[in-house]
Amino acid sequence: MDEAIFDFLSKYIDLTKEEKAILKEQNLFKSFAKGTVLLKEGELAKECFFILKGCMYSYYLVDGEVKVTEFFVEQQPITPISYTTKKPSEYYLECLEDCIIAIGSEERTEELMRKIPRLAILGSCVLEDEVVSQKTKYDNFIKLSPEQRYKSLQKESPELLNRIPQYLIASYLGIKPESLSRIRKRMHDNHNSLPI
Amino acid sequence: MDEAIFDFLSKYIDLTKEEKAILKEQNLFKSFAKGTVLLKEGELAKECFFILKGCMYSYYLVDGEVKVTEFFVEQQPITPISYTTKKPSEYYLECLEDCIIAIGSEERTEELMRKIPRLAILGSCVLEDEVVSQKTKYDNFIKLSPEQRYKSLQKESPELLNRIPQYLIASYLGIKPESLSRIRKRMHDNHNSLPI
DNA sequence: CTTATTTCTTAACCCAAGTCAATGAAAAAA
DNA sequence: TTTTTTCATTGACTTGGGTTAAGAAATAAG
Repeated sequence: MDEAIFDFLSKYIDLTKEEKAILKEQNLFKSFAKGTVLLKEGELAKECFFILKGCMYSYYLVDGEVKVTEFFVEQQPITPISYTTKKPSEYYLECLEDCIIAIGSEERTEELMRKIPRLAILGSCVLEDEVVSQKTKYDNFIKLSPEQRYKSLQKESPELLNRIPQYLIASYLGIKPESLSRIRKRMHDNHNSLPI
Repeated sequence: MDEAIFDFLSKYIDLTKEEKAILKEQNLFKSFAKGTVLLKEGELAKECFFILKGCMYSYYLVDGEVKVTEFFVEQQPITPISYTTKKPSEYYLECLEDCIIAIGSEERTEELMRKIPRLAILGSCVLEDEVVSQKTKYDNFIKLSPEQRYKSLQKESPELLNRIPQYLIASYLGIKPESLSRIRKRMHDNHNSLPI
């Protein structure tokens, strides 16, 4: 099961058995129950994460209202902005399901870099991917209407729709749960009434 | 004037006079007239840019409609996604004013790295900043209504409002020019009618 | 200065999302 | 199982942005 992390790393670098062994003894795997908040607004993030099993989401609390910005599932690394900037986090990070997560810290990363210097290149590769996916996400949001965003999500990540409550999906799409219900209804209705 | 590029670099690294000299003879500065398109949809970006003077913007053409995603002004580096992914660009990059721009390419970067190896660290620093600012931008878009986004822009980058036509600002905010006019009117009206 | 062209504003009307409230369905807890 | 809580849907109504079209204001061109 914890092979998941090697599957992920193999996208960027080929590791020897010895190196994998080092990683295994180094990395800390932890379990968290659904609902656990791993990062709160105002807190300084001293850890970054990699999801082995389960699902998480990030959200802002704006006037008491949840604004979801991202869902994370298996094989995804999560580097909170706060971890990078060393400033207090403005958003929350919470488990949507029971999770098994690999936790990284500055000290542990430093130690790893000493033991496996080749890992250094990995950083900028992951960063680069992050920039591309983040910008793509923004651009799609700009380009599409809420209904188009829902259809796009349905097409690109249907598994998320079966895994995540609709009111959080709605928030992620930038609308209210009631509006998402109506969009779904519209889609059904129109689909059934194409010909006579 | 071309000191601007050193001002920018000094945020990340201290360069010696010799190194600056190398950069100066290496870097290609070019002038472009307002309206020049530096990158088109479908094209492969073989260059990245740094604005010394002037202003540019990136936009998608969706069903013939311009969807602005970003404005760039002096001291800003521009790395098109296409340059990173080596896939055809999905958006345009165009000069909003007459511009003077430093142009980078893979070959030139490689050559520079050979001459000034220290520059390597710069890459991941710029990338990191890019991730943070991109994610912040997305999150703000999610959190705010069009009216709030306009107020935020007014507060954070008032200079843009005096420099960029309102119909492009509107597009950037995710609304139509008519709506931005109404928002501005609403703001005036309400502002004047607070007390009796 | 005058004429074109581009940009901005206004108005009337439409429609999709927001709001509020009620109900139904499903999941979790007792 | 029953109860409770959470989540999803629906309806009536409001609101804010989209659309269309016209005219005003600002810039550029002649």
